[in-house]
Amino acid sequence: MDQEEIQKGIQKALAALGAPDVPFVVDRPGDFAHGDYATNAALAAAKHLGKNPREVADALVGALEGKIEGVQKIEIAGPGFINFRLSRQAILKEVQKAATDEVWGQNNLYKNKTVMVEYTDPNPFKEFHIGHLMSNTIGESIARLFESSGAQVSRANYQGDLGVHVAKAIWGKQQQPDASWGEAYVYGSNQYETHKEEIDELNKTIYEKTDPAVVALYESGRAESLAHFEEVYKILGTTFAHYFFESETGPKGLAIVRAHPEVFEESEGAVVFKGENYGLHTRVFVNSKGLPTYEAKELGLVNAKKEKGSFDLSLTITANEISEYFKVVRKAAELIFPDLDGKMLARFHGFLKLTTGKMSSRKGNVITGESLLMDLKDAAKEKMQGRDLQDADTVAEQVSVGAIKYAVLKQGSGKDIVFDPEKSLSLEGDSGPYLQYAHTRAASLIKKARAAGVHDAVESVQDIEEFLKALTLDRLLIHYPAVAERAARELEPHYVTTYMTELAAAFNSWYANVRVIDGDYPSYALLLAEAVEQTLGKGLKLLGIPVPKEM
RNA sequence: GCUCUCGUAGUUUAAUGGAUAAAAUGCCUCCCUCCGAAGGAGGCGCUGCAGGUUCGAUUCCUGCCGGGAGCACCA
Repeated sequence: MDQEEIQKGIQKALAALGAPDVPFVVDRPGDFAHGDYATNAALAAAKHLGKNPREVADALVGALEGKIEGVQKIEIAGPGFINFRLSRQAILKEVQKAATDEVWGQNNLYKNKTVMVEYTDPNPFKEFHIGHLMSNTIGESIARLFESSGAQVSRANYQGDLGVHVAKAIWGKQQQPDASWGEAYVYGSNQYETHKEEIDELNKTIYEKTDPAVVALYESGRAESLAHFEEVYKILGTTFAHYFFESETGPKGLAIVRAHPEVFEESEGAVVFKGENYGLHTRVFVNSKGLPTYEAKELGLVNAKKEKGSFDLSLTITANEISEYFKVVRKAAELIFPDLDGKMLARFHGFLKLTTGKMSSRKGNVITGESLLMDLKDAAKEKMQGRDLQDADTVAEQVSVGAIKYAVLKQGSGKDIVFDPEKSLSLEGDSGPYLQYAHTRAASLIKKARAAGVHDAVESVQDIEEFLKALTLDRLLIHYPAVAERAARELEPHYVTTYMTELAAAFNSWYANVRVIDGDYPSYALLLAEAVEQTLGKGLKLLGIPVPKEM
């Protein structure tokens, strides 16, 4: 790859100048008018060398001129940026890779690493809510980024199948046998204040399994709930390898806490971890009733994960509000399992807020993840009226999933998201469907071009230069692998989203300006269309956004 | 009160300490005898405030102002 060549070349040249360890970057300039790659190396090294940046830049250019394959021109600009322009042949080579190479965009960042990614984490007996949708979207994309970077990934889902919420749902079901589990939970939850003792008692009964009727209700509700989640995962495109449950992690966590008195201490009848010793807060791991809290259960979870096989990295995708607790749990876990030191990572996401009240759920006023998806799907169908599609239902579903995933993945993680369902379905500009549309369009174009007899032999390089005078689609295209690698390194899918939107826009613009089938350079145009189709397709997969065959 | 986090066009979001702060949406103009108009072309409009570090700050540091989350037996 040209970028690596440039990187290495600069490294060598800097070392020769006496600044071997200065950090610098090679990336694409804001404007392709400057070139295909740019570096701040001269600026970064200037101070260290006690020279002015232009001098250093001159020296670097002198050392690099003509030495890097594929680089046609090197220029100094502004305060001391060095811009590299690739030759037309070099770009053509990359575009051909984009069009045909199976591993285009993949890298070896996590080669031979084993990674477990835990995400989604809904609770049986409760609704699959919007937070779960966010966790799933981010987690799935990160899992795919890892895979695309050579890691062995196992997807894990941790679900709370015990606790007061379960008692609320079962109590609700007892009162209203005809209600769905989601409704039963809402009912029980609303009545909790007035029937607290009753429901707490039921909770104990559930734990101790003393009442066969309750056990039967519990088992059927749990199974129904989990089966239902599977349908949602299928729509979202996730397949989990491991399912963990609080019913297992609770007892295990309790045992772990009991077995490590050197880590924990008694306080006010509870067992706590004094986080202050590590700049953190004190957290309760076992409450005064002797029951494990979230924190102890997490220890049980860590242990359960270890039992599935060793890993180099364990990543948890969860909400912002958990972040402080997670730090405490991680510290405690590292004290108990020294081999885990540095291997536990977390990514936190914010809330998803809806801008409009119009998308109210069909049941009550709770907007669940599912109802949001269903409403989006209906809206997508509405938009597709009058189209002649083979499988409109599937397409509507793919579009709805694309719309919501895009909204989650278009920004850096950790921030709250304001989601406007109507805008996301307007299918204009910045949206999942915009990417899907561009991909579908490229695929359609390729099919028609091939049917019309456009062949693969690319026209001469000089002709292409003329043809492309003002178009930069190919220059943008070749940066995809670098974008995917950065996203994987930082575990930030939004770099891919941003790039994809840019690429789709560049393609649409190109498409409006150029004739492929009966144009002057049909073969190169076809190659470009194929490269775009491949790249958009691979990028959508990285994001976990479905790729419709038609729309 | 303490800790964490975030303040960028009217709105939703980008921008590894770098070049003229970038898109989308919105509003105003245009473009289908033409491979998909869910599209394209053009115009209008932005870094909360005050200092500091730096050749250079949306980015790093300090203070202030303003959102959000958390701060012992829920998860």
